[in-house]
Amino acid sequence: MAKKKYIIYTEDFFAQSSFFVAEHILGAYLVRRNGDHVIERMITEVEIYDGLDDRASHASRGITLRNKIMFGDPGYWYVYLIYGMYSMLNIVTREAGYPAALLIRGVEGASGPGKLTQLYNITRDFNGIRADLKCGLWIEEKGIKRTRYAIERGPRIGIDYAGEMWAQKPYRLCLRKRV
DNA sequence: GGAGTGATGACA
DNA sequence: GTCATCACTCCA
Repeated sequence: MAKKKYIIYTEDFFAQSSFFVAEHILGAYLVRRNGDHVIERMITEVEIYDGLDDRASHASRGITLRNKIMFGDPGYWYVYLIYGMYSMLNIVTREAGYPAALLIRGVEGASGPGKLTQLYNITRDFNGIRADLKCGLWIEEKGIKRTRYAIERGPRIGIDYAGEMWAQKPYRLCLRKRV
């Protein structure tokens, strides 16, 4: 019996449109390997931050020391601290020079980006690191039956400051089990 | 509804 | 250098 092949997503995949990538990593697995300790859970919620025009994105005010990772190569982790307490985990999308990233907000059994990074023990040490086996944190497609799920879209969370137009855009995607 | 928490970016 | 702000979570 042939061994099932899983795909580890890398640069070429993440270089595509943020919306395409977002739809595909829903249902894929966020995998953390730290020595013998492995945690892998299905990604269930992401938000899209795409381009200089997106007023909700850190990139909207141009490149800075913090957000420069978003302007860099796709398939790298962008991790920053918010409210002095919580690390936010993002994966960079689109080609270098175009600022875009997906905020990974939830996996199975952990809702909320702050709780997710606590569960996975993800700190800013991952900022600017390539998502691959070597760093111990990556995204893997395991071939779940996507027909069992539906993607729900809604406005992003906590970005009312961005103005009505951007705050209302349906850039938050959730994976829901079909009933 | 409101506090905790500290890095970041804007401005001087 | 100062200062307001923040892609959150928990407790009331």
